[in-house]
Amino acid sequence: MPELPEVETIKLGLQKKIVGLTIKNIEVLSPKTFIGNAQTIRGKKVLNIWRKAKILGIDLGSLSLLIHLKMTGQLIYDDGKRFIGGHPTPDMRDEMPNKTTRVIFSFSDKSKLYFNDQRRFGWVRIVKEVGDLFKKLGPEPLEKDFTWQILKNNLLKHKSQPIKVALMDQSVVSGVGNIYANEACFLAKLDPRTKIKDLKEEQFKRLHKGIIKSLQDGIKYGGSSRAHFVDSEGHKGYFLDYAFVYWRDSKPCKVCKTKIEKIQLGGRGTYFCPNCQKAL
DNA sequence: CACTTGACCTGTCCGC
DNA sequence: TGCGGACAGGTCAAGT
Repeated sequence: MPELPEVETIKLGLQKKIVGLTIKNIEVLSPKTFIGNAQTIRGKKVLNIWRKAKILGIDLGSLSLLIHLKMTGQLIYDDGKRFIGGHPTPDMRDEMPNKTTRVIFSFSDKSKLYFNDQRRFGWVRIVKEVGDLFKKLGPEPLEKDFTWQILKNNLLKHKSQPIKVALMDQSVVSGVGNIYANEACFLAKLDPRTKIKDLKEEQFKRLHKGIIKSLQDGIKYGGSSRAHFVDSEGHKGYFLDYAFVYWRDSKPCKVCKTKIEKIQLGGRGTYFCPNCQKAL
């Protein structure tokens, strides 16, 4: 799933729900999903939830839990209180656990956090130090020290790559995946196939703005749900209603009505408006 | 070196 | 209805 806005959405949800709770039990239903000895976090208290790139971190003091949702991961929290004072509202949590549930965290107040992952690409791991995994990650695009010059410098390490492929490289900028790379190219009015070496200063600036805007909108609308993504309450995000190009193959461009085209770039579906997004 | 393809998994959708 | 292939929010490793 999950690119930066989706992981951020989950982070914001979990911050309100599980910070301060104590982990009482961990059930690992899919051994390859969990790296480390799950029982070592029993009794630990959740101090904070954070995000770096597409990785979610749960601060347990002496240890941290890192979670990557890859393509189909979900983190759904069930406070177990829906039956108090009336009828439960139907929602995704009613079906927890389901056949994609890989890890279940139980807290001392009886609430539970479910890690679901249809394709099992995602992982949960316990680490003492957070460092190593992050060494190759580029800057956080929503931090204010992410300038267009930094973006330009990082992109220029991939001179002969198409813009869209370079944007998805996590060492260039953290957290941009297929959806938001497509959207950023649209907002920058650049053909996604354009090679980095052909970009001029003005275009690096537009790309910089496009990345930030698309990610901010992604967060604003609660993320993108094509098939799998849901937030920590099991609700879908609706950014795709506002997306200009992603998953809009052969639909009219929202700006000029030209048909959106779909091609393959770097092995991934790539969507663009051939009229709004000009090659140089 | 840079770039592409395959692998990791499971599910769905589409054409024959 | 069944079967095969393509494809899906990501990231590595291996191959060319």
